Amino acid sequence: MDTAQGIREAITGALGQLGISAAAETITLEFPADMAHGDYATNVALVFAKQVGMAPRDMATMIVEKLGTIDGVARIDIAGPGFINFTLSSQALAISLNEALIQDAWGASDVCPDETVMVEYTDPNPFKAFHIGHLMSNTIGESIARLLQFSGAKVIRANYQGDLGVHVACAIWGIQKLGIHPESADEFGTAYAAGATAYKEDPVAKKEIDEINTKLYERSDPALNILYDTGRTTSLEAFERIYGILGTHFDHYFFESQTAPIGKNIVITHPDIFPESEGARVFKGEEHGLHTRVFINAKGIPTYEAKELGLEKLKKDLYPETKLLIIVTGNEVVDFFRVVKRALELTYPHIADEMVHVPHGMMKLPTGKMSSRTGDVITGESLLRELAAAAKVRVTESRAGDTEKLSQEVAVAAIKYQILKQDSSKDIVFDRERSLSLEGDSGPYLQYTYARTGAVVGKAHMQGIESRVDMNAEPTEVVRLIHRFPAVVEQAARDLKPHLITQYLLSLASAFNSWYAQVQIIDTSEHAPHKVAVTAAVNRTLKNGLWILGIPAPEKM
RNA sequence: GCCUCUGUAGCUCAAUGGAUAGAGCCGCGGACUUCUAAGCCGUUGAUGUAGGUUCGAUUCCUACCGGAGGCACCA
Repeated sequence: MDTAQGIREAITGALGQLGISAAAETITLEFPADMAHGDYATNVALVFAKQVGMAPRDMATMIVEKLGTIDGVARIDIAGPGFINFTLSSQALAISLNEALIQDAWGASDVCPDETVMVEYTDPNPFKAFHIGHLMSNTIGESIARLLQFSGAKVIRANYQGDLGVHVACAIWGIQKLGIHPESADEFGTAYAAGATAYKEDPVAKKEIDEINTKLYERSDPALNILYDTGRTTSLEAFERIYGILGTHFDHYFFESQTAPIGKNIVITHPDIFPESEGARVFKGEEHGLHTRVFINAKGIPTYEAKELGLEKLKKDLYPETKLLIIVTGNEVVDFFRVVKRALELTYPHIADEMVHVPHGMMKLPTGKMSSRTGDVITGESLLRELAAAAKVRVTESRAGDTEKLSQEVAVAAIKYQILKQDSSKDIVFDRERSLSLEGDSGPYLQYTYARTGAVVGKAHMQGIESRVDMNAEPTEVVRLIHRFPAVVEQAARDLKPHLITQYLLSLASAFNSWYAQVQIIDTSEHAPHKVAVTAAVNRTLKNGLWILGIPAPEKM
């Protein structure tokens, strides 16, 4: 039934006849970048030629002779140094096309059927700015969550927020000194920057901030508690507004105030693993090829390290059914996670086994790295606002009903696409001008194509032309690309790489737009129903693909 | 100093060890009395340097040069 599987098995058989044993799974079958090379290509002849002592092309010829006919394959060619290229039959491609037409969940894979996975991402800190770095974590994390969900997993979305620690004390100190109202989250960033600078440069301020920190841990100062509680709520509400715009909602919120005592307890109850050193409790990473880190400082306060241990323990206590605990964060913290994971392996190995850290690159400004300590940040809200304003200029001229809503959807698409178009492990140089661009290789381009396909299909149906796949129609590039979608989704889910989806959608949209410019879809010919079917299949594929990326798909633009 | 990541076109990014290294932006040129012009077509232009492994290297290894991040009481 599955053509790719059929090809694999046929190749295994052919190799067997030549005295070479290879499992079907180990045979690589890839989509050639150039469609002139067919729908699938394999390099088995190149790989095994040496083993048999033959020239690769001769080897390929022999394999092809043994292959015989394969269900769904119209043509087999040998090309280049010895590639074997498979061109699918019109019928095989039409079957995919039809699936795209009738299946709501077209493209869904079963990489992780019914498994429960927790994805932790975004992780902003109350009392600090929600900046474009958090936007990046949120965008990548949400997309990974959806990728797994679309692959059959039950996903628990988690957000871990640092509501306790020196950074909070810095912000509180700043709020007090600057006389900021705890009800206005807008100024928390400024307060934090002031506090953080003072903490570093002014010994008196440092002492005051450390005292605030201790009091907050102990909750021993009622006036401070009120300020803290109000500010915390204000901060969290501000975050929630952004999540609403971004289309994320979390199933569980973890806080450092919860994980601190748990983590501290883990450290204290394992004195052999976390020995005392210079008044602090540390983990000697050198013994494991890593570096030493402090888990409880000399004042008895658990650090981020201990809290992280507590967090993972808490996750597993609350959700024992998980198979995977994915954590999406910036890559500045990779070494930290290596140490913590090792420490967890020694204390709770079954939890450590599930822990997967997915680091992503940093969002940098053309001027360099952002720093919330100096206040040199672009906040998520201001960026979204600017983008929406830029989008609105276009939107008002268009057919959209709710221009406010559409402007925002276009803004979200623009920023998310910029983040998801590249391998997430790399840094992104954030260019304001570029992200404001709504053309070309961009989120709005995909949205526009989606809206366009919807409009054409709608118009066709209105004129009484139904979508109907013609099994014998000559396959176009668009149809060949549609066939690839499920495999692309599967690959992206396995590798946790959303950008594979982005790249694919761009090529699909581009192929469609190109086709659209050449062909009249709605006409009076007998081919019209098939062309409408192709358009509808593109529509469905873009819809599902955009959903995975967490990019809204407006019906009209 | 040690560790990790990274270097592809003027810019921002692609390319499970494979075929002629792909897009978009910018620039220049073009088509259209047509279903959404946020669109389409054409065009210039690139693998940091030096070795090695391989039938084949942007990809793997070594060295060097450049960039980013991390390395004890921050997160």
